[in-house]
This record gives sequence, C-alpha cells and structure tokens, in this order.
Amino acid sequence: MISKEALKKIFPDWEEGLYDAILKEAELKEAKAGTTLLKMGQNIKSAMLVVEGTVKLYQEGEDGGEYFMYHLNPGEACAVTLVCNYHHEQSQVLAKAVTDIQYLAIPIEFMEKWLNEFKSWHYFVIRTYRSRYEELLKTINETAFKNMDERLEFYIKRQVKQFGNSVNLTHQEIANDLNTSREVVSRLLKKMENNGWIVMNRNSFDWIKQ
Amino acid sequence: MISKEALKKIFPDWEEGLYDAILKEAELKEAKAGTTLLKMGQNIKSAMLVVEGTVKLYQEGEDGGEYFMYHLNPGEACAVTLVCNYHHEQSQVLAKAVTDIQYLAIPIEFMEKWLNEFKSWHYFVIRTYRSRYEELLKTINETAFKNMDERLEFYIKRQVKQFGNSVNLTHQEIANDLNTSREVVSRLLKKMENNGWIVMNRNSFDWIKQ
DNA sequence: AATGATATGTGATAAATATCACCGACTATC
DNA sequence: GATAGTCGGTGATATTTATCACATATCATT
Repeated sequence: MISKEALKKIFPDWEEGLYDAILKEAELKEAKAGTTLLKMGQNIKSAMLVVEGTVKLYQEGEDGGEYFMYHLNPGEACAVTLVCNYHHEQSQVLAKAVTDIQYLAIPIEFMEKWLNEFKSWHYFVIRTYRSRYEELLKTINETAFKNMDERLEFYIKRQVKQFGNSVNLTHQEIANDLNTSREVVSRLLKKMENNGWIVMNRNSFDWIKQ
Repeated sequence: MISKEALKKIFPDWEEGLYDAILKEAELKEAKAGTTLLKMGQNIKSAMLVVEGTVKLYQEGEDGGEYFMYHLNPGEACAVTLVCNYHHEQSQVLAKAVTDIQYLAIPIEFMEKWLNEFKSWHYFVIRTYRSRYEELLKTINETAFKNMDERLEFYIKRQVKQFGNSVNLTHQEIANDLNTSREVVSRLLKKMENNGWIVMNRNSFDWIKQ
C-alpha cells in the first residue's frame, strides 16, 4: 500500500481521518499502459483516484467509435465513479490507461459515508465535478464549432501539455480519438508540417509551433 | 419574496436552516422569455436557482455561434454559477430564459459559507454538478458521433419532453441552437414530414412519431 | 537481404453540410 | 386589401469530411 506521506503529497489538504480511511479501505491497483479501466455501461463498483500515470477519458458511440474528452492526472479522480446514491450506477464513459498507472479503488459504499464524515472529501468531490465539467465544456466547444484542422490542433496542444513536444501517437490513434479517419489526420498533419508547425517521424512527430 | 412552503415544494429535502438562509439572503428575480441571463465571459456575481419556467444553457463559439446543451427546470440550478472558491470566476456558458421565469439569485459569498453550514446544500451542489455533467456527456455523444438528421431528432425529442408535442420554434431558431443553417434544418424537417414523423405549420410543428 | 507487418501518402470519388440566390407564402399592420 | 416583414422551399454550387483503392516507406524478424 501507499504511504500516508505519499498520499498527502498527491492529495493535499485532506483531513487526517480521510487519509486513514483511504489507507484502510482503498485498494492500490496497477494497470499497464493501454488497459481499459472502465467501459461504457459497466456497473461502477469503486471510485477511481489516480495516483501515478495518466488516464484518458472517452465517450463511446453506439457504433463503437471513441471520442477523447480529457486526461486524468495524479491527484485527480474520475467524476463518474464518485457515485453518491445508488448501487447500480452504470458508467457513461470509457477510461483507458495511457501510461502504466497506479490508482486507488474505493468501494462505492464509502462514497456516501465519507460525504457525511469528511468535509474535505465533500470538497474534493465538488472540485472534481467542477473541473471535469469545465473540461467537457471545452470539448463541446471544439466539437460543435470547429473544423477538423482546428480540432486536431487543439488535440495536439493538449497532448503536448501532458507529455511534452514529442507526440508519440500514430495517425490512426489520433484519428480514433477524434472519431475521424486516418487519411484525414495524415493530410492535416502534412499541412501542419508544410506550415512549419510540426516535424514528422514514424510513430511520432514534434510540435515546434510557438 | 417566495414563501417557505413554496420553496420546500420546489427544493425538497433541505435543512430548515437552509430555507431560512435562502429566504434571508437570496433575491427572487424575474425575467421575460428570451432574456439573456448569463453571457460567456461575464463575471459571476450570484448563483442562479430556477423557481419557475425554463432556462436554456448554451455554449458560445468565438464567432458568436450558439450551441444548445440542456434545459434547466424549476428546482434545478445553473452549475457554473455554484462557484465555491474565488470571486472572479467567469461564466463559461450562455443562459437564456425560454419562458418567463422566476429565479433565486444568491450572492456568491454565501456559496462557501453554506457549504460549511448546510449538509443539504452540499448535496444539492453535488447533485447539480452530477446531473449537468451527465447532460453534457449526452450532448457530446450526439455532437461527436451523429449526423445532423439524428442530432435534429434528438433535439426535437428533448424539446417535446420539455414542452409537449407541439414544437413552437422556427427553423431558424432550431438552426441557431444546433449551430447549422436554416436551409439544412428546413430540408431535414421536410424529410421528417415525408416520413410522417411531424406535421408542419408556420412557426411550429407537431411531433407525431411514436 | 528477404519477408511480412505496420505506418504513411495520395488520388479519386462519395456523402454531408454550408452557402448563395431567389422565390413564394403567410402575417401583421396600417 | 396593399404593403412590408418574416418564414419556409428549393436549386445550384462550394466546402468539408468520409471512404475506397493502392502505392510507398519504414521497421522487426529471420
């Protein structure tokens, strides 16, 4: 299990009792890069708090398509799993580990209990919802108003912010995240290269635009 | 001001003290149908709780376009205005009254105070965020995966659920909400009419599909 | 170095949507 | 009931994106 000190660094400003409760009740789990952590429609059994690594959150289409919404980093939690009420809540998102990750899985029976017991947990839940809500607003804005070239640029910028200027994704992977086709991504990336925004390699490219 | 009994009907399951606090601190405001209640970028000075009527929430594009996200009904609150921390939060949404409305405006200095004082307020804030988050997920799903014909159908169904089978909107208004053009909406509605899904009139149409 | 697998490039074409131009129908108002 | 304004219909065309087909490039493995 994780040490209390490490926990405090990643999730600051909680009450002592909450750290103790986490250490007692949560399970520290690991997952390899690429693992699907949560599927749409799946019953939610535990809340997920990211300790190490990065998770990608998707919306899933009926036809099986995926649409990238936002990243989760250490100290952040998956909003949909912070279930307050009932026991048969189903996931409305798809979550995948991008890197090898560690996360805390907290059985959902503690969600309501802790809301009553720990003020800092309450704040954490609200902060989580608020920040995820704001991410969704950005995603909607991009999707509703922008063409694919701008959406791709937005996507790459988020990627760069997360992992640095070297983007290690194939055109196909990017196309999947944006729910478009590889050809479209290839052509738009080629344009960006011609504009001097990126330098392309196989399996990756570098963002060099200011 | 509104009576305590009326308040209890619209916002059930709060603590007595919270009703009293609302009655003491909130202002009951009115607005005519069509009024813009909140613009994007505007400083948030008060939380908005709907008492009577319906509010439409939009995302606003940089070019001035609008994109409809969801309705707010009596007993519901605008999530973005439930600001917890700082005083200079700016709105990331556009809110418009669809009907004549009444709403409670609560100065944001009480947001944090009440979170500490009233457990039921805490729950109300979380429930608000959760339900708005879920609405956004639906909106993203429609926008990212569906073509305009399906999006229009989804839009009409939400409208029907809100206001009944008679949809009193012009093609132009629908086009604005979906960030497309009137011609596209007209053509798709014509198709729906040919399919026997709707009966069209000037300024309105009736949804007759099962 | 030959082979197969994966990644990327690109033309041709189709489909969806946006835009422009203009028309006729209805409505409110005087 | 003439008129101006709003609403809806529709062809033509442009743009964006999706899809298909196939070529080339790179890499890993032997």
